[in-house]
Amino acid sequence: MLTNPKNNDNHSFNIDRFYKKYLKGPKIFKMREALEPSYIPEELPHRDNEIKKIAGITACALEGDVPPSFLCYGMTGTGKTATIRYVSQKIAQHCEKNPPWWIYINCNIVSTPYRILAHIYNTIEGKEKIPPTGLPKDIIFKKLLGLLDIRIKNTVCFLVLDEIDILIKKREGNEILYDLTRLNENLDSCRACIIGISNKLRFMEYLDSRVTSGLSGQEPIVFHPYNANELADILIQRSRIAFNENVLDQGIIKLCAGLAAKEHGDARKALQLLRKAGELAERKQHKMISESDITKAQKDLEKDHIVEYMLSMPLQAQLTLTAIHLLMKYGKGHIITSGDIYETHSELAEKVPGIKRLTQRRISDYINELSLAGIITASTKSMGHYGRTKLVNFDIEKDLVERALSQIEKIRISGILNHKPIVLLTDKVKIKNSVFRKLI
DNA sequence: TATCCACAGGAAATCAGGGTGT
DNA sequence: ACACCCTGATTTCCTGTGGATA
Repeated sequence: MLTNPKNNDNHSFNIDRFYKKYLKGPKIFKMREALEPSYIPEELPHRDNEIKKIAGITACALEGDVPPSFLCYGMTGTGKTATIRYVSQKIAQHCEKNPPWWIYINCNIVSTPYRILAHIYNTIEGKEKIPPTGLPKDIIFKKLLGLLDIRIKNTVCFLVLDEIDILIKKREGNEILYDLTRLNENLDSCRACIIGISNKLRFMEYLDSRVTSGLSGQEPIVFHPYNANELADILIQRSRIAFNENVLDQGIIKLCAGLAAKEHGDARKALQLLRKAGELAERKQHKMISESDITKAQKDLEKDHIVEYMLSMPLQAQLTLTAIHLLMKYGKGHIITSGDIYETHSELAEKVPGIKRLTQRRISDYINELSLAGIITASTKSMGHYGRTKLVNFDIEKDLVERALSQIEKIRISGILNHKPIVLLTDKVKIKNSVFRKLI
């Protein structure tokens, strides 16, 4: 973009002065990282029971014996991953020779059997020896067995599968878990222990019986949500590390903890809230975090999260969302069905270069995804003789959707944000709508 | 009470785009 | 150059379904 020389006059934003002022201004943070989810503190408050259980199961690794595989359940932000990492640090401290290996796999990111095997291999090897695609799976399995036998002698290799439920949902998920549970049978000296972490309590139902026997010999460890008092303790502990003295009082911590407790006791959210509030205060050059910073932070976080999600969706999903948005914008009081969304998406696809029309089946999946993300609500309803369909509505502010969509270059440039869906003009839809309104 | 609409949603196949070793 | 592999997105094919209506 070209800069206008006139902008360099005295009225423009002076970045040098801003930075100087910023450096001189009050400092809120001492160590921002302490509020990050990846930070593992010296002590984990209110997780003694879980630590005790995991320590009990894994203790034999200190002597080189292989602990049984086990599972950890709990909602997001209940400290599952943090507890595992905490225990792993402690084991390492108490193991003088041959400390166990810990390999963390987030099944949300490393989501295919091939990539899981490749990830384990590359982590142990310390470099990208296995390419991201191309080789047959069984070759990698054999390579991995060889590597485990050579590199990890007489010790234990912990494979921590975070968000394991995502893996199970896929058809090949059970297969790779079965392969992993059988690693030991094929290994001469190294032994692997699988730790599955899940926030879906019912995912065991989808497990193959061959896998269940290998994974659930141990009682699963259940992480209960934190209550407001427990969250407050966590926040006090972290804020002592993260913030300078006298930047926040007890009331702020209580407010933060209370807000997060409402969200099923999510500690991650509570910490995020505190961090965001700190950033807002620092930006305003305030000496302390105020209540209004917390409320603003909460609103911002929700919006940030949703907008970020919308911007990161594949273009076809964004187009599906645009279709819903336009139906809402131009069809005042119109009842939106999956059929309308499909029609409108097809109209839009014609207008955006490089975009193909999709089938109803695919659009139906996108609607489900948007609903799962909390952007829309979609409820299946039977209209009797008028068939069965999904009724769709927005779950978030409409302005937010328009703002996010207008940030997407392809959508903005093609000008579809002002396109009036043709489907709204058809008689069929008008009749359908009047009938539907009576039925609802 | 059988029919029939307009889809829902599972399973498998296909396709394009990336890669491999020989 | 070739056969072969993996992945993610999508299509194809399919069976299922709630309830107003004829």
